[in-house]
Amino acid sequence: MDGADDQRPAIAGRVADWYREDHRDLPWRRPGFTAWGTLVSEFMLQQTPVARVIPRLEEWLDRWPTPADLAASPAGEAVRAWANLGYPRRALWLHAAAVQITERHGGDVPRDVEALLALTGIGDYTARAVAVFSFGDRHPVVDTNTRRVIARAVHGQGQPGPPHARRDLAAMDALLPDDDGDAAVVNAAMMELGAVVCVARSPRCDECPVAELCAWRATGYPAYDGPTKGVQKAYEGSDRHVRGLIMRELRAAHVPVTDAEIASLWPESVQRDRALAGLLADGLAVRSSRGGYLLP
DNA sequence: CACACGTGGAT
DNA sequence: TATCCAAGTGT
Repeated sequence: MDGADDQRPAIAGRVADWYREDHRDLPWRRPGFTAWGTLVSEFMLQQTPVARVIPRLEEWLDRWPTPADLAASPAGEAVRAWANLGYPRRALWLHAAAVQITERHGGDVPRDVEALLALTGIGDYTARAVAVFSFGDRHPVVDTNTRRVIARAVHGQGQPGPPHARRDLAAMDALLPDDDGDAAVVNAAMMELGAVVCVARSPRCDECPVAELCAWRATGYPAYDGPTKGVQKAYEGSDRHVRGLIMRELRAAHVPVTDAEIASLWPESVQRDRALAGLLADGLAVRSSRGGYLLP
């Protein structure tokens, strides 16, 4: 992967050309979409598919068009509006970030990666996604899509290994052209390629703009032999499941949910109590002064 | 660093 | 039906 046979510039160039030719028309790619809109969309897109995010995003931005608008609402309203996007703590984090933006940055989403990283719920991916896609600065943006495309096209492996921030950022950075705008396109294009062509299950290599440059394809699609991801635990009957049932009840309620109502949601008291205690500890639920439980 | 954290669609 | 997967982050 060094010297004259480095295919990375060619890969980046072709993926960028492919993206410029055509790509999905997504709300956050509209001209004039605000930095706040980008930030909200990135929070929602953390582990939730694009198709489920779009309607919620529109509602959210209609209701809270600026960070200050969200900061002025109770955190529980953010959790309620989050609806069934999943991982409701993200709604809490987004609300906290809105408060921090209002307090620290005069209500304007910061441009610096360091300042973005200091906000609750923003990590390596989201900080750089905002800096690049909203502000146009040059940073590597690494998500599950780019990790997979790099693993295949550059490293010849069917799947990316376990995430390693330092290494992953460097690998993406090595694909970026010098120009800020061109680099932003490569970031977006690598994500798009991973999302619609170089997908996890059945990659559509016949439609891939870098098929002839792909190291994985060139070596006959060798089976992945690296470290495997841990086995995903069953959702049915898990603590997550019980937490989800309780949160659904809290979102629907506009008066305190009683212990009896909570008890009706899950038969095993030990697990039920553990789930509720976890939600209280996470700040997703609070005890009402009248008894019962409410969103914060 | 491995794990916990929701939810629903696809295979 | 069971499993995989989805624009990750915090601990």
